[in-house]
Amino acid sequence: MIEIYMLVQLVAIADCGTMSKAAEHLHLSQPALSRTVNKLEDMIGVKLFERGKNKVELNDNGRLAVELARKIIDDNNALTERVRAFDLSHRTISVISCAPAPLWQLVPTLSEQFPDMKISSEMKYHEDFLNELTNGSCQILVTPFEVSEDNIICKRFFEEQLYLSVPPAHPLAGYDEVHFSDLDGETMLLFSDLGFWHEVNHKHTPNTKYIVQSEYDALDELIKASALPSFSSSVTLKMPQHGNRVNIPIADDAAKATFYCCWRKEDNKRFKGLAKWLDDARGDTF
Amino acid sequence: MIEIYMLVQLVAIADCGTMSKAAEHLHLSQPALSRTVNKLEDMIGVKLFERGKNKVELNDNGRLAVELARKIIDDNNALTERVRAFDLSHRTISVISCAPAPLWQLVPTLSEQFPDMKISSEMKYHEDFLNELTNGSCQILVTPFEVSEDNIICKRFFEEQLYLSVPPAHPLAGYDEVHFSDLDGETMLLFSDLGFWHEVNHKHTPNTKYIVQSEYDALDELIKASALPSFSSSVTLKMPQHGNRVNIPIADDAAKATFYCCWRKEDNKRFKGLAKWLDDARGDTF
DNA sequence: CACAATTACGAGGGTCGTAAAAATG
DNA sequence: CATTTTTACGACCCTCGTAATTGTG
Repeated sequence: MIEIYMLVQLVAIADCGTMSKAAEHLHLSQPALSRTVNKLEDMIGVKLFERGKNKVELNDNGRLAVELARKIIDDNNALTERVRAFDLSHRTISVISCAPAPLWQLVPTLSEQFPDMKISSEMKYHEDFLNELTNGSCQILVTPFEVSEDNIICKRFFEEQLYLSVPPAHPLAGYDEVHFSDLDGETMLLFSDLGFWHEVNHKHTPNTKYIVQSEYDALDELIKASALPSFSSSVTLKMPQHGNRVNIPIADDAAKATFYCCWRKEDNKRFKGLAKWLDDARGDTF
Repeated sequence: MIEIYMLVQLVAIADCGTMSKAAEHLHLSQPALSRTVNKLEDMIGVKLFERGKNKVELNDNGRLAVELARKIIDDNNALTERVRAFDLSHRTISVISCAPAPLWQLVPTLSEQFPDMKISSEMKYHEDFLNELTNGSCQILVTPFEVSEDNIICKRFFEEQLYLSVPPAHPLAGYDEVHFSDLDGETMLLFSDLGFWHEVNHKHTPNTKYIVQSEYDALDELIKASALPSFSSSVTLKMPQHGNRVNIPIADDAAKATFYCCWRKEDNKRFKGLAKWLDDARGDTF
């Protein structure tokens, strides 16, 4: 029987050019390689190398064998990876959300409903967003728009309203509401991973300078310490507040988003509990 | 490192259903199998079986692993076969001829010109005949027609004339020539592997009964012993004759064939000697 | 009690490394 | 003489088989 370790040694010789180099590369002695090669030739019944007294070189047979061996080795390594990935995918629920706020509620709920599953969440938003769900990159997708496709279940999650957050001394602090146009050109503090909101801001306040901070705690400190305006939302306002800030709703339509929770129809049975939670909790959660 | 023998054992369990059956099938003990499976699971880091105290059964991970393993094992076996075949094809010149007579001269000549090559010859004739050459089934093809294609070299070989061979007492024995129409409906002795001539006969004497014999020596005996007519040709007439027979040329055009020797243009250099032999020997050989 | 899988232990095969030999540029 | 491959020999790892154990139908 030809074993994998033989093919690995064969390929190493092909890659390194000489047996000595290959032996070093494999942390093996030359004799070991030499024997393996001879054994391979015996088993296949065909010479794989042209032998000079002082050198060996692959012949046509050998080159073919190396080519085939590479594929077998790759497939063999892929077996481990694929089985692991398959297993993981059956023990993991992947969530992709267009914005951070939905994850704050959704991830804990999923952890509770699926105690022996790992919940993996990711935040991103792009043109081909829906594809993340259909191509299997995630089991649950949170979108800022309603989805009506045959194979996808889509349930309304909640609405988030964007606020401007400023110190009391700020010129805009007295207003009852503001517009994106009031903010364009300002310098603002911004959390880097806003996903969907990131695009909204760029579209409506193209001239605003953002001081982006990816560490949430550091951003918190910055907001407390500086007089620069920042964003908050109907969701963050219900969480423990930091500092002394005035929060003013942004009146534009674009500052209000409705999030939807989507999954594939084939997972409907699995997420029956989640569907119920979405129906029930819609009103009182936020 | 996952080795082939492990995958073989895994697949055997999947095929046989239980470890005991698999062990028997592999001429191995159950403990050996049990250990290999545990080792595989350790290395992959994933459970492959659902374990009852008294039984093991593949789970989803296991089924995937088995599927991948099968392919690896197949590829691994194929490596040996493919390298052997590749090597053989480089040490063999395959000739396919539409009729037997060309091989009688061609094969010895090739053996002489390529002393360390194995000459393999086959006789067949069908619609897609030329394809045998272009698809690599052979390096040399003998056709009953001239070939003029860009990638194929075609050289005239020789002409063969078909004769009717009858005992002196036969009604046709006195004729200077006969036609296929004279033979239609007769019962004749025939060598089974006539290739191209077989089709010619069937076309022009559809009502003739043939007593087909595939052993050449046996046919020889039959011809000597019986009074039935048989075929001979300009080629066989130059070989030692058997029995006391009258040979009468068949006058139809179809009873005369010109053979051509063809090979791929890329082999032209290789067969330079053969080309010269065909040019030189054309006149005197037959 | 028959059957299936696992655990324990000793035997044997095979691969490995070290050392030495042979051959080349 | 350095470099490279091959051969020889002994050590060790690892797989295997036998036998005993556990658990089930």
